[in-house]
Amino acid sequence: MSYEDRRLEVAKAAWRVIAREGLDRASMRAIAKELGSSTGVVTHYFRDKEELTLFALEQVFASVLEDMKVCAEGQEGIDRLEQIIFSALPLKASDRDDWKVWIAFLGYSTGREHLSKEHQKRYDFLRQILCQELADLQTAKLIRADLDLTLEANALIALVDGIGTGVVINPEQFSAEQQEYLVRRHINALLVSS
Amino acid sequence: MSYEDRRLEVAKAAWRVIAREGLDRASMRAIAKELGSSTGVVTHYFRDKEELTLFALEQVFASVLEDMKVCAEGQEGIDRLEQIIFSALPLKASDRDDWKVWIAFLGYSTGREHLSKEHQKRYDFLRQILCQELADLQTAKLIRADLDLTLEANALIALVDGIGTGVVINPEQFSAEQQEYLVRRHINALLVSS
DNA sequence: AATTAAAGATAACAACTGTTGCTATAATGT
DNA sequence: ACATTATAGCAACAGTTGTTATCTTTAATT
Repeated sequence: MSYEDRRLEVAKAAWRVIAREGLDRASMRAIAKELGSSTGVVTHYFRDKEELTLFALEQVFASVLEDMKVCAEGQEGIDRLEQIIFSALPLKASDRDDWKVWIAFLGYSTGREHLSKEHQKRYDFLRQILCQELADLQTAKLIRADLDLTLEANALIALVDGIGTGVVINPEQFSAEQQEYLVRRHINALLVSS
Repeated sequence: MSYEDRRLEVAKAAWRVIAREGLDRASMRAIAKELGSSTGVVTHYFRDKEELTLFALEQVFASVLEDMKVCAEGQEGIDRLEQIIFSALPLKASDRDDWKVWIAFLGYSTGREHLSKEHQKRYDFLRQILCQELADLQTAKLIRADLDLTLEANALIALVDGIGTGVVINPEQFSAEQQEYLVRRHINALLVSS
């Protein structure tokens, strides 16, 4: 097993502990125990705890982006936007752990300037993607021309975030069908009146 | 100063530390320092840290409910629902601290069963309020009769949560006008087609 | 004024934290 | 075969944590 693969295994162990017990309880020793090794392994692959946890978060983000890419491929028009949004939602039970980790870091950004900046960068990136998608739809005259695309991108992110937090708090709050219904209805309000 | 007032002062100090430095950095000593006293005062008014922090969170929730009550008074119809939702949004800069505290606790609910249950109870309460409001609007034939009110209440909560988290991450993401616009547009989709 | 209780301060406790340095072992290249 | 390096284990470190007990000070009540 390569260095990068082993590094990923350590990060996955950290991810599991964070998702199961919370970020504050994800100590080096707890992560090492989850990995089935000593803390020596953890410190060997990561300079310090921050590097490890941020890397674990980065994996979550990268995973979402990858899912978006796959879901968008081959799709066009409104369907494409829908699929992109769907890929970020906690439709399956297995998606909830990613959301737990994500929200755990959101809470930790308070009073931590660099972590807050990291979050802003990620949201900026998502906004950029959505703005591009919306611009394409606008060019194709599928959504209204008078829309503020930045605002609409932020609104879509907020919708996803709201559903995500809701599901983390109460997994049965939104079924997969309900999540998709709400997103479709939101997007429908952007369509050109025909 | 009465016992309860002093107790509230301790809780407010805790609230300030949590909003400024995050929940994990809100140690007993940090809270006592913020209060300008020793940790003896803190332990004198609260059995342990959990009782203190949960009380501080309860104050935030109670404050939101009070604001809702005030904003709803005298209002009727769609305006009333709008005002209720508006009162929970971070329209003013001062509202952001409440949201920081709220989100900090959301992150901490992972792996803590009792804290998770507390959150669920609060969201249940909010949903109940919104369901009642929606039911009244349905009776008045102002919103569509075929709506799933529980789903719509959850959707409104998700919308507010999404905007709240967005503002916590980036305060300039949504202006007050944009927040109100998004809520109005969301509610507009519920109206009876006239 | 004496007594009693509340309010607050201080220090010590054990548990836990991230980090670091020192080992030993396995793998790899020379 | 030897040396070098990566991998892993282990223990000790200094600091911080929540909690508790003990002490002093202040206030109130009799």
